[in-house]
Amino acid sequence: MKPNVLVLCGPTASGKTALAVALAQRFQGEVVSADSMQVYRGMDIGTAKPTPEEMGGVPHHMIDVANPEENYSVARYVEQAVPIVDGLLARGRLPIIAGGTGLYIDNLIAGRQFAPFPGQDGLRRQLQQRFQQEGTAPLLAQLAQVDPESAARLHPNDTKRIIRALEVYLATGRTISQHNRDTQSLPCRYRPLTIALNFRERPALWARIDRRVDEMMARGLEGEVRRLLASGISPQCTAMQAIGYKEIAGAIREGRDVEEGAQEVKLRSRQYAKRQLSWFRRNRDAHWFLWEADPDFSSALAFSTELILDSGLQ
RNA sequence: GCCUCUGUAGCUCAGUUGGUAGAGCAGCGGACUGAAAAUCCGCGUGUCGCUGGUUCGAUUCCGGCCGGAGGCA
Repeated sequence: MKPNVLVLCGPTASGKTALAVALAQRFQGEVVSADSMQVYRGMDIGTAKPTPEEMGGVPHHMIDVANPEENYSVARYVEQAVPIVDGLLARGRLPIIAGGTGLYIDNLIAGRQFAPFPGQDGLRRQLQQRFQQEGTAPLLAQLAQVDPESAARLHPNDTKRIIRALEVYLATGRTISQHNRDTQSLPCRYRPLTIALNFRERPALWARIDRRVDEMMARGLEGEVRRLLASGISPQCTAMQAIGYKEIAGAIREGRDVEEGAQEVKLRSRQYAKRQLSWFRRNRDAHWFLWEADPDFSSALAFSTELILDSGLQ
């Protein structure tokens, strides 16, 4: 079966944006961003959102689709992005799913349903309170009663996932393991051709990251963070966990030099890039393009073009 | 020039009463299904400055040299 969507992934600062635009122009495509932080409005500099000039006239979707105080999620992403990708296919446009959030990419490709989320009933808050007071042990013990499979799989320190597993059971009466098994057995919604970007040598990626953080500071990241803080956003919000925002906000709050915050941003970005790579490397079908220290854009474009033509994706 | 302190992992440092060494951070690898830029797990990566001496054995003790910091001149 020929692929019907292009996926462009890779760690932060690996050059996804520019390549996505060039390929969209060449193959009548549109970009569907797969980035958990670019969804938030008003967070432009720190999330390295493409500027109108960088977009080069190519439509970009799934950017600026939520306010920072909303808590976005994978489920909502899939719900919103599926109709967009379907629409592009119906209009004969090439969907280019480009971004660094592996969880979002995989679930969009699968078109996967998520277990119901206990909305406003405060279940998660209750569980979190129990964790605060008693630690994870009782939660894990309770999980072992109702969902021994998950309890065995999860590490005792993995509080977030323990709470989530318990939450799914208490809210639906079904275990998250069973739910996952059911949805994972369904066929994927799309057939991807996946191109993954990275630098051949890790230090070259670090240099790219450092340079980009310097540029963000020069373009006014501090002002962007101050505007967010002035809007009264809670530090608890998902948006405020974004790298670049939490460190600068921390420096401001503690009265430290923002330049110190910028150094932290570089460090956290490096660590994030490593986690992204560990996610993307798991995909055995990805075609990797490795930049040299001095990136040659035209050879990346040629590499991608050939893959697209060979695969019959258009 | 003399005196004192100092040199151990990428960085900051501990330690070995002589039996080739370990913490934090950094780094590397992995997991991940409604927080994912989140969360979690695993892994020391080393001519103990160099060179002689003493010793069965020296990173440890002694001498010399080299580098660093401070003091006296």
